[in-house]
Amino acid sequence: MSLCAAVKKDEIKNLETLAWPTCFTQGQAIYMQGGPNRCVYNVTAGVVRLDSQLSDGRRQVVGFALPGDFLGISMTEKNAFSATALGDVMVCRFPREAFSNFIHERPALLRRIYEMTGQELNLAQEQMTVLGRRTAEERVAYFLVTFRKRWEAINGPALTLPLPMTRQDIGDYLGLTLETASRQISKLARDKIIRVVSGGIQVINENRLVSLTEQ
Amino acid sequence: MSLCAAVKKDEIKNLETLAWPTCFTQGQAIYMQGGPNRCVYNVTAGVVRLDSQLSDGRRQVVGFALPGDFLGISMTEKNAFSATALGDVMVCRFPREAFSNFIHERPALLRRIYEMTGQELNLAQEQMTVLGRRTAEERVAYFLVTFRKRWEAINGPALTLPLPMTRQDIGDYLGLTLETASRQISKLARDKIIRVVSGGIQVINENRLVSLTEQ
DNA sequence: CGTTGTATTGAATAGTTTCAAGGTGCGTGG
DNA sequence: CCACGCACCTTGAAACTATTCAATACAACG
Repeated sequence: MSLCAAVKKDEIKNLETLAWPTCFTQGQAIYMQGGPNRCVYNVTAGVVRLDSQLSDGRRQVVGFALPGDFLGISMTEKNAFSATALGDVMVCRFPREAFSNFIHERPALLRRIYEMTGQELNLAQEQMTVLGRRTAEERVAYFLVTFRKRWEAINGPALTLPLPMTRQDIGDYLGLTLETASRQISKLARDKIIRVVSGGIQVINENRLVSLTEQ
Repeated sequence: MSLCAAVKKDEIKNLETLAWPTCFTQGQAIYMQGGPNRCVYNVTAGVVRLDSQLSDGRRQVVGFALPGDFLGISMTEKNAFSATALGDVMVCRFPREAFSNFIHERPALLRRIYEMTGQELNLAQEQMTVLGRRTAEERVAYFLVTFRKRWEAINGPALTLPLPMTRQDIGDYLGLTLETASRQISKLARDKIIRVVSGGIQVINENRLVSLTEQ
């Protein structure tokens, strides 16, 4: 999406000749932590979980990628994280070398991707504040607000916000146990701020939800 | 440092004509969160604290910059964080526009900075794992090991590792209170893994310290 | 030599985790 | 079509870790 805005129309064709559209289903690994970092991916449909595993089994979910997001643009030898499809996912896959050469011949495009990386860095640092300094309730509210915002930027406003990730995934994203994540979601529902529905939630009182993230 | 390796020698002069060397002393703000993002800085001496403030007074220290590190390279309108000198600090200050134009005329340099941003992103995501999934003791050990490694990469091996930041800063970096940070440092000293000295620490048993960060 | 900012330590408290049990939804195979 | 298994979710009670509140110690500095 936003990437293509930086590419001249006649260059889009060239970029597309580099791409291999690929599909994944629920739970399939797009790439693995520690594996060789050979490709760059652009998500075109579905939700992708990014996580890193500690040796003793503890896990940190680093983020959830939505359509338009790039995976694996950092130029490291090995993947720092695993990327896993949550439900059906489509990606465009670019061989790293070809992608790298392509963007480095096009300063405007490189600049655009550079800026996107900077934004991702800002997001990561915001996430630090969430993990380091917020209560369980604030973390869950923050997750729902930011995921919903991103979701609606892509799919438009909707009554129900789908949550294709498990409570375990949400907990591992927010630095909480799955039980604590579940309890806080239940609490938001008990307080009539959200409604829990199958496979997602509905936001009943947006103002109160947002206010929990801002205090 | 690492930046200059990417610049041809005759171009270094040009880059230097853009730079304003500037000094700061203990506690001075290099730039403020929310202020206009007008300059890029390269630290040449001292330690800089990067932090973001929540409206209710809670604070997250996002990192500590050492000589060679860049500040403010992400291309946002406003600063996401404040940068504060911990002791005497020297920086090279580049007007954003001039710096931006300069690097975008030099693909090799842009690529280098792009890669540095990618590394910073990886660091930020490692930090998430620390904040989300590690105990107080592991966090403090992690901080001491990584800060020491960076310090010694610049200054060479040394008996005493200076810690120019306060316990409050360390706590706010690790998502702990200053008391918990202090207690864990005391515990490491009691266990004869480190020694606490004025303005810093000495590592007595490096293996045990590192093993606390890896489990 | 008192003042100020920083650090250490103790005791009580609060919030999250752990452990455990039970519930729900869904796909599969009898 | 229903029963079963499986994965996920919810909820409760006990345990634990880090926080809060408070007192004291220490170091730097005018």
